[in-house]
Amino acid sequence: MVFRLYYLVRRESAQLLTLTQGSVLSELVGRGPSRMSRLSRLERVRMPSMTDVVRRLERLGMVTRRPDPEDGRAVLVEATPEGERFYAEMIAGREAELRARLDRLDPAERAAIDAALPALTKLIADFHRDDPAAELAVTSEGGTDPR
Amino acid sequence: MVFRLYYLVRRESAQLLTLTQGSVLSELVGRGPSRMSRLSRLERVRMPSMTDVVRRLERLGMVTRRPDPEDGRAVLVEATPEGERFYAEMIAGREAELRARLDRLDPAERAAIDAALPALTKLIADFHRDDPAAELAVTSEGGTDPR
DNA sequence: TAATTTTTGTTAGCCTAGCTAAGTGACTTC
DNA sequence: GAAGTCACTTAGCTAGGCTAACAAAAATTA
Repeated sequence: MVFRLYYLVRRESAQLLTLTQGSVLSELVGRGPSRMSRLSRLERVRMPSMTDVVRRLERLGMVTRRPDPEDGRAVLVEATPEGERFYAEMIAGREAELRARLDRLDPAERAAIDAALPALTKLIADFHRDDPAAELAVTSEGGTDPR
Repeated sequence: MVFRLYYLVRRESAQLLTLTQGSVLSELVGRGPSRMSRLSRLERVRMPSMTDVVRRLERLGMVTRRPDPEDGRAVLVEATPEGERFYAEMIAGREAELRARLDRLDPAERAAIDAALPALTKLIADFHRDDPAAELAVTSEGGTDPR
């Protein structure tokens, strides 16, 4: 079921950025500049894969890359103003979409979903607990944050 | 949130088949032989993409392809016995994994998730309603079917 | 201090999942 | 029976993953 919902929400919104790109941009917008290694850990992807993702985001003008002044090996990736603007719009679109769907449910059904959110969040946290790269944000999502 | 849960369940199980392959195999095991066109509609993918997916499943021995006796243009794809066996194991693995996680929640939390399932199912159906290829199985999932 | 090892990235080369455009052959329809 | 439509496949593109191999900087250790 989760698989289906994932598929569907994804298909409706976010047609311009892929899921991975969106996720990386989200991190950069929400938490500021980050190294490649951190991004790849967060996304659970190897560094070469992240190199490509960042290269594409850079080409789209969403992100810039500069050397880390504190460590000559490292690279700092940062969202551009365009990246921030775009991200805000993307989230707003997704949110609107999902909210419209939710509005078509009965109040009781919405209440049931809302009531299940803490448990679902905990379930997610449980998955993360097993994870070596445990830094991850289980983004606080009360209400019905569509992320 | 849905995105996260998707990511995580997927990462844990189903390492041998990709998501799309699993989904196609699921359809073939559950409903019997199918034409390419139907599979591509179900997966919401263009036919050329499905051609590739089936080719790979075929190479893995999960599936066979034969001409449709009723229509010389069409192709019937069918799960092999190996495909069926493999699928059963995959589902069992996923189910076990998710069930183990669920067991770590409080009874009240499990109850909340269970109570939300009908509403979530309806939400999914609502997404599908907009869809031109509406044939889709909103697989009946009482209890906690991990699909 | 110098030599060695570890860390951070990148490049190269491979696979899978999508797509569009352009074919081919088999049914339908007029 | 000619024209059109339908079910696929092939070719060629983009994106997201991977491993292996390498370069350069930083950290260790001799």
